[in-house]
Amino acid sequence: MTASKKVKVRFAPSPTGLLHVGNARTALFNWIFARANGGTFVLRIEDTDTARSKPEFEKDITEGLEWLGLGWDEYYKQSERTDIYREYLEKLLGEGRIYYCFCAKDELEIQRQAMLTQGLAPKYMGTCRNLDKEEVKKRLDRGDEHVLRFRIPETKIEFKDMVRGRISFDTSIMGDVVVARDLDNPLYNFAVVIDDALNEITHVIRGEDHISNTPKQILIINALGFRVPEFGHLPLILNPDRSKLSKRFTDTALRDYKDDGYLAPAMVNFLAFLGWHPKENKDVMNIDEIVKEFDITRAQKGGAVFDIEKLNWLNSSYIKELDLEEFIKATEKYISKGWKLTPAMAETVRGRIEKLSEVKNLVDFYFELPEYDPELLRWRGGPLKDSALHMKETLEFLRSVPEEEFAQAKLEKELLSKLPKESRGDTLWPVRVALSGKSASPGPFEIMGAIGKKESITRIEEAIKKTGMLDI
RNA sequence: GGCCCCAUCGUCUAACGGUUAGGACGUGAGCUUCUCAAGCUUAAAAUCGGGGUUCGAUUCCCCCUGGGGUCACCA
Repeated sequence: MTASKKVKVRFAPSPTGLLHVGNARTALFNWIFARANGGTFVLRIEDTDTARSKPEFEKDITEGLEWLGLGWDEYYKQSERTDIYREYLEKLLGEGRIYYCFCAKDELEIQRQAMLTQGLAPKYMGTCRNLDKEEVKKRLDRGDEHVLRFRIPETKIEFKDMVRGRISFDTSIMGDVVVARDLDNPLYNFAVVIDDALNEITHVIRGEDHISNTPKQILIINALGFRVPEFGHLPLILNPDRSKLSKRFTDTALRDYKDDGYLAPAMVNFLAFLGWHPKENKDVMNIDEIVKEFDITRAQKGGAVFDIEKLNWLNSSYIKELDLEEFIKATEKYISKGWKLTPAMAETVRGRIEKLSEVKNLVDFYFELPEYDPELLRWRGGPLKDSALHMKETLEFLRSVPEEEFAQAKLEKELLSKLPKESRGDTLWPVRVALSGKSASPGPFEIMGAIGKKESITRIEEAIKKTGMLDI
């Protein structure tokens, strides 16, 4: 390896929609690459499309990156750099490498369709390629609609991709690319080149869908005498049917995952493993470990299906790692206003959810005992009377336990010792139902420990009343 | 359709040209068990097909097939 410039990468989203998980992964790989190589991470907002760019989307992007913990070292927007692009546009215009094109949009569309049906690669015919200066001036003065096109020379372009190796193109099949609407309105392929060069970006890491833009950009880079950066094209994230990830199958906005109660470290872990894998058989890694082992050369070439099941598993394992206070804080916004989880309550549900949003339906009974059918108290088809009896015995025991000793471990140890091992269910089932009002819930001892003596007794008394066998 | 890219269990993936092709998610079974989870054990599950090169190919080459991307006055 020769001594080279300090690594500098960028994430360049356009604020025309909510931050997409695919883009979030691109940002993540860039960030990791920068950290792994002691480099700089730049966030560049590509808002040259003024009609579609919206401030709220820009906000969504920065919030999403912050949530994931992907801080940036530099930040700028293309809309603030119009003068710079104009300067280079004029330079190339002066050199004749860019020219004015007055072709009508709908006319070009007709040509395009015609070529497509003929089985040809659609390509601009070059109608305006050689208009003489007088003609151009005349039409400009007249205010004719126009765009600026970059003259594509016929040549072979080859570049070395960090993840795919050599990729080559024959530029003769490409038509002259539109680089700007006018001097003050550059388009993507042009603005990218200027910014990457001026900002001294050393490595361009982006999605596979940009491979075909790369030769055009290299041509412009060459025309301007800039240095060609290294490229690394990441595989796409796919739907279960292996098409490009879309809303038809799953949420595509990072925000949706955040809102649904996925943890940022889980999301980072999951996204990093979509198209990349460390040498060892590791599945759960935090971002620092990933940075330590990251090698873009190991990135996968084929697309990766977004497997929500795996994300869920990963998320549940990260939730289990949360300490009780963190868990309570994290779940606050998912439960009703007046509800306040205690550490004991939190402990009973922390290991049972995959997403924080699921917590509400698991803890509700702590705050509002659900209406339930007395039949639910019946244990495996046995007499309801038995349930009532066992609950009554339990009640007597519970009353004997001093309030300050009323804790899960003690209750479990003492009550269990009173029950014959084979028939614990006779007691534990109805008691648990009485405490939770549900057919499925945390265990009775966990619940009693969480709600305390008084409430436990009240709920069991209530259940006995429901059976209508108060006097047993 | 042209061009470009890609191809290991259902999914994410591992395997200096020599492994019983490994792990994880999911699925099945079992254990545990008062329910639901969790946990533990375990099983089934893959090198797309065809040619080469080689003593030997998941690995290198070619072809086929399949999939994807892209061909905007979006990025």
